[in-house]
Amino acid sequence: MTTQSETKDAVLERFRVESITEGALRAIARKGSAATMQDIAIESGIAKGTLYLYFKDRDELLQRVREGSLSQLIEKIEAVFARGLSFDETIRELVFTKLRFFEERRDLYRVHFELRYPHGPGQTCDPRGNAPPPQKQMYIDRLTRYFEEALESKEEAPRLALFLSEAFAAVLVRRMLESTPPGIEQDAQFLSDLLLHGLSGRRKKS
Amino acid sequence: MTTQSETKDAVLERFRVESITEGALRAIARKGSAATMQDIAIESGIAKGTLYLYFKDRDELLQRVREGSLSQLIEKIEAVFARGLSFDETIRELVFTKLRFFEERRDLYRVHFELRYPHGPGQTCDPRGNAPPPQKQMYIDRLTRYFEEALESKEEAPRLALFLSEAFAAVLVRRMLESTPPGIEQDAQFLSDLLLHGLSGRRKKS
DNA sequence: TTGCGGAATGACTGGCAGGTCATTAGAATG
DNA sequence: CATTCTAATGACCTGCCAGTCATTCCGCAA
Repeated sequence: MTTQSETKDAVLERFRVESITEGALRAIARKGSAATMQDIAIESGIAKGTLYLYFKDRDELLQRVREGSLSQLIEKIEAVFARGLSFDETIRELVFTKLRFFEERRDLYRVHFELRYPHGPGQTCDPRGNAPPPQKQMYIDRLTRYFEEALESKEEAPRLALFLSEAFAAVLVRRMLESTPPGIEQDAQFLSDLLLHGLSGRRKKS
Repeated sequence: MTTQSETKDAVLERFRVESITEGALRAIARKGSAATMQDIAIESGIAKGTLYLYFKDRDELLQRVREGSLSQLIEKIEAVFARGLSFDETIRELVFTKLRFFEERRDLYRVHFELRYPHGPGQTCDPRGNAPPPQKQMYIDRLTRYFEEALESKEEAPRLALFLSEAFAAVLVRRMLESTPPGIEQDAQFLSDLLLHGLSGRRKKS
């Protein structure tokens, strides 16, 4: 029957796509953005050519991986916003959530970091008038919107969002490098305090 | 005479090395870390093969460019520390200095950004026991030392330094992307306030 | 002017990785 | 069981780029 087999095909297709992106995730977690199509194929347990049955090219595949990994984070972030906490509490929860998320899924962190500037880190200041990278934009946008609502100055919101997100990435990098990082509670506390109250409070009394 | 000619050779050599690194700077400013040896050669006005008379390989050349571009910034940063200002003033001056530096030398910014994680962004969480990337370490180290002296908790200093530096990078990226960024004074003010006093102060009074 | 020695050159090589496509395997159908 | 049809395969093609080296060029000394 046509409709049935179409459904089955769709399911199979989705399964394939999913197992490929998972393979890619593993490959990237292992080799970074230098992971080749061959690497991804091996990690997915299929042949290289097969990749091209499901993805137009390497870019499309990586784009997909990026979106997939980010969407999981965005879901959790959204849940924090939905709780309707106070501003300070929201920030604290955001920090804690993000930290915990990447603690549980280090592989995703690597992806997050690696694919931050997908066109090769170079194309950030785009000489040709290309569109800005669509990746991760969603996440930053969400933060931006929140800040626009919560803070005085709308103009500063995008900067703040970026600031928050990148500063955060920095600390995550740090954690990844440390053999025995502090507990996430400690780091979360530290970061939240820093974000909310700044350096001044941490100065020596002297 | 031997000593004289040695000196002359040394001068010539230094001149060559310098003009190559300048060429490389231009090439990277234009094409990012994807700049090829050919690009660099052309931009330096010499042949590709000649590059290898002065540098062992591409890595060594890029390493050199990195060091060179950073050392200029570090000099200015050091000057700020040397002024013996109060903590808050120091932070403000650091921010302003760095912002102004990259405003004047956008090409250097591109290099700074591109070469942040030289081994390919991937090698950050180093699976084999390699040494941590030597690049830029100096700059972060300098900040770390300052924080160790100025703040309560020594353990937090490295995180703070990274935090500061990366958050900063984020805002720089933002500036690069904007067609009409705010004046550096505004951005500097904004960033300094944020760093010193945190988000709390910027919240709507509501 | 001639000849020498080292610096500069750029055609060439090797290897690598993205992408293609003729071939194959194996599931579905009759 | 034979046939067909399509998903999967991986050998192959292509272009790219780091790095090499036989050749050329040039300044200088005799």
